[in-house]
Amino acid sequence: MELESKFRLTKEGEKIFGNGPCLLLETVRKLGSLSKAAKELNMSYSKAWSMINRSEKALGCLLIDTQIGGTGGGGSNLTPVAEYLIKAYRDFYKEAIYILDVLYRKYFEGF
Amino acid sequence: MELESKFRLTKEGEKIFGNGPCLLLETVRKLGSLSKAAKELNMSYSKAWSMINRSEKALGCLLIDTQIGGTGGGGSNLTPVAEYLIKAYRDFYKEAIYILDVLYRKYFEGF
DNA sequence: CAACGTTGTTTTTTCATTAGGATAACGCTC
DNA sequence: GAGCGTTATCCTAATGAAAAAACAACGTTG
Repeated sequence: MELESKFRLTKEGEKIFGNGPCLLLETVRKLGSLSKAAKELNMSYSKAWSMINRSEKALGCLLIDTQIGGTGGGGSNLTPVAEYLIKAYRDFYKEAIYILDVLYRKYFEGF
Repeated sequence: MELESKFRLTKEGEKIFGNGPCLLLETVRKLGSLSKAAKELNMSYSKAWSMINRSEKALGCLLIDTQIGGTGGGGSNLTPVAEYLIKAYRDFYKEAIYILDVLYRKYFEGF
């Protein structure tokens, strides 16, 4: 038996940030492009775009800095806010997973 | 900004137990009937039944002890396994929520 | 100035999960 | 044996998410 845990930051019920957007942003940082990141993660561009867009709307500030046209057609890079959020979420996540595993063993060891 | 957390016990990907089944079982214990519990929670009987059934299948043992027919048409009562699971889950949940709130403030206080 | 690959956006279609409705079986009570 | 309320089960409908398609706008490159 295993424990599955999910976390999500919200603002008045609106989704702001979670595992999906975090992974997507990290891939954007690696590839410098939202469309390439979507391909890498096997999701449609429109889904990737709407994930970022929704987070930005709920958050009230930009997560990616985009360029349309130009060399290579354009691209996307992370804003400082996005970098901050990713780091905070990853640190939080790592610690949370560790503690929850301890709790899980404490309460469900026998099962 | 708030943190939303969800937990679920699984076995090889199959859902075993979580917030929904736990609340449903607690309501069954209170009312002595699965159909009454479903009404109290505003869900259809078939949904309530399938929730329990799926958990039992994944778990490999019974969670409710049912009687069909007889006085009042029958009814359902919790098995010792169900009682054990409910208590373990509630204790786990309470402690997990507390710790996660501490972590949340630690990492996202500024936001 | 044409080509290219990207972003931005809308619309349509597909798909999976969930919710609900209908019905049979059951056993006690009257 | 009829009536009742429950459990058990199946089948259909509704909801919502995901995917896909389509197209305009953009700016550098050659």
